[in-house]
Amino acid sequence: MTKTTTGDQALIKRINTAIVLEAILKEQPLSRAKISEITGLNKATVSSLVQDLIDNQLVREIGTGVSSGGRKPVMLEFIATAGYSVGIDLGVNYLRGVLVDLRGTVVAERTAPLSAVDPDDVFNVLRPFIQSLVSEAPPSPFGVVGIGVGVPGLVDSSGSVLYAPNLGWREVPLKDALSRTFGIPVLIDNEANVGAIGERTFGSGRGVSNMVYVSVGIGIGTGIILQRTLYKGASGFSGELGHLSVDAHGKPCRCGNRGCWELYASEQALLDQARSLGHSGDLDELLAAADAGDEAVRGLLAGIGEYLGIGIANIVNIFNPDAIVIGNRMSRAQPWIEQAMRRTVEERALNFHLRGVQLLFAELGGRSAVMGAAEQAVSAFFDRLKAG
Amino acid sequence: MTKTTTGDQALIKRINTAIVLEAILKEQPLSRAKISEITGLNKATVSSLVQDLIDNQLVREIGTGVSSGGRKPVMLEFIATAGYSVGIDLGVNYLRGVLVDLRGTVVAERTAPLSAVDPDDVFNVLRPFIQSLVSEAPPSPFGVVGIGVGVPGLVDSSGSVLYAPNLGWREVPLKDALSRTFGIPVLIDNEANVGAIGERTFGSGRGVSNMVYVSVGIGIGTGIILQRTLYKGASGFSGELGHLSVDAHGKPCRCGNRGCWELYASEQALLDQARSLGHSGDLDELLAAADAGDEAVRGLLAGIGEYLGIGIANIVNIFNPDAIVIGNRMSRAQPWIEQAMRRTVEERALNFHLRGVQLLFAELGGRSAVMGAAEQAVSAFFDRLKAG
DNA sequence: GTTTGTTTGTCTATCCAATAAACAAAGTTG
DNA sequence: CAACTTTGTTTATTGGATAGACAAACAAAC
Repeated sequence: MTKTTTGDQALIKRINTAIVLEAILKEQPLSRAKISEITGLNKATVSSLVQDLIDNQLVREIGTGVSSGGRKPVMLEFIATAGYSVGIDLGVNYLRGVLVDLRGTVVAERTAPLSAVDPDDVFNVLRPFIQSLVSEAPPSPFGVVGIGVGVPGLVDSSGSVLYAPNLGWREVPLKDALSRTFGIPVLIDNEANVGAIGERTFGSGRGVSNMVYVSVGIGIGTGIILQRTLYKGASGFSGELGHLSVDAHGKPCRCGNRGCWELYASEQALLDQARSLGHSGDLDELLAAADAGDEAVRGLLAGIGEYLGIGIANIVNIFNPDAIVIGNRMSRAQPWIEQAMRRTVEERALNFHLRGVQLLFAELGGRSAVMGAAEQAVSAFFDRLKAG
Repeated sequence: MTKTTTGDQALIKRINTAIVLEAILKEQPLSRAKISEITGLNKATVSSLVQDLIDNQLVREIGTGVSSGGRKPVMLEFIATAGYSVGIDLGVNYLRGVLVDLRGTVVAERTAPLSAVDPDDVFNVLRPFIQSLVSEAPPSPFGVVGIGVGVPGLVDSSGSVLYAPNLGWREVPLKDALSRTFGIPVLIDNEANVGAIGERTFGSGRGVSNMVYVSVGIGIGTGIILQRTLYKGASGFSGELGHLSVDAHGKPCRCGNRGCWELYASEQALLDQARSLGHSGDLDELLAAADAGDEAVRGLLAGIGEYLGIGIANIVNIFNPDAIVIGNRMSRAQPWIEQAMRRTVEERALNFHLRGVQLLFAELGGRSAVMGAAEQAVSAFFDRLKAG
């Protein structure tokens, strides 16, 4: 049951402080007078709230701006380096991590191979990996405000990895383990969910309200952002669109269903088809072959594009989103899959919905997830500020 | 661009008034002291807000309650008859209308056949139909506060019917026409959307947060309620799950796609299959035949149930909802389709998602849409109260 | 009947955030 | 320099929530 927040003056102040801070984040550098103008808040109110933000080391004055016929304005900016956040992408065979400031500027970045899969072994690699990023954070008022982690599996609301087939994990209390070690807030979420956040905040989905991020790797995962918020279903895990059936009588899937989308449009599907053609290489080798003019491989990739389009047409009809972003490894095949994909979506999706939707590829490349994970930790920090 | 609402004391009062009113609606009859206790608001605050509600004729005192060892409480109740609302279900060949009070109690109800399909002809039937319901409203402080209409087609945010294939309508400004005539707020929405609202407010989905209402009639429409709110996509129309493809290489659909769910699981699908078996009757006749022991018809119905299950399994995987409610005409076939439907969903949906979901049939029968339409008008009235 | 303690709902004084208006400071323009 | 603009602070006021005091009304125990 959600506790109903009653209204009092503290609530007002939190609301208005958030409005002021958001204005500074979005339009900086800007003056108090300008904030008053764009937010509709009284000048005196803005002055008072800005003073609080300055006292809290979140905002600073950076000198005067140019006059427009009167007294020069005192320009304000958000102190992005007031705190830092760590983002981790825990892959099946790699680790990727970033240290970012509160605006998402990357301060440090690391990658490492990951051969272990046993949870304890992974912890023993992960802990020093995170520690090294934390120790790179410059001195700052708030320090490292949180750690966000994206994992390839189902995560419950307590931050436990319920099920991660490609790691062989079940019920691994990752959040507990990390927050005990580091003593700062830890946020765990599915790789596709944090990827969606990453692309929406820093990548091709910037500013969009309703977006579906399709993470095409070995399988297909999806992160669904509705009304600017990550959608999670009743039990806290949604977005299993990889197991949307696109062929009711198709191949059986290990999930129990038949004809799941990811059986036809994932990297695994591509590799399986390639193997039956005699290619035994990985995705990179296939892309190289396509670049070199191998028509058979190009045909396979176009086929993947078509099946991606089939599922995406369904997503368009279901959610009528502003944008769909294709990410993860398969986005590297963009030149070979995009045309078939677009054509298929245009053929199959409803016209009314098609009109408003953008079909995009991830801008952040392999960094969608890691940036989104870091952003999750930052936004949890801001939420704490507002609540406290 | 959404205008950011800044916080001031009027906002506090609106928030708290809404909290108090909601407490009364949910727990009535109850005393001021009890309201203070369950909302966390100060007794004095509650007294003041209740007085405003009494002055506004929304709440009244109904005498004293039983003492629990001290002064007897003065019990309060919501004045459900402070206003009324009209709900209309505009079907392909029928009109159904209700007049309800602010709590949704039906005061008057009408149905009428509808042979016309030309918009102007429909208006000429619809206007006196609504007028007769409006004139049944008893005298009340607020009178008839609004008219809600559900239509079998796509509706845009301005209340125009963009496209209603079974009526042959395109770009019909229904809301404009009705609000000009009656001079009160009119809300138009898709039949499945208002049906979803109806079942969530008064029917089998009462109190649920995430629910998908599947309206199975000639076609399949869906109303998606997420976080207690009707989800509309970027362009304002979502929920076209009838055109979710469940067979990528299946029958071509008039929407341009292939293998759309409604080609296999709708009333139309059933009738088509029945015709190829030599049955020429409508749904009622088929149900009668099934009741009478016709094994062939029972087999057809079970087949529809299975295909419903295939689509519902997809919906479960997509949204991970608390409940799925099957409504509209086909819900009458519940005895013949339910078993196959449940079995298919259990076979195909992901276990993690299956655990929390309820599979339900509409409680309101043919009144889901009309009650939801009326409720939309009521809740718009409450929104106006809060805003003003 | 009397006493005691409880419950209800109002009243009063106080607090606090936002606001309008006045104002001082710092600028531009002619 | 005079007149006007713009910025940002100060001051007095408004309005809603709150704690605590309070009176009225009541049950239960004696």
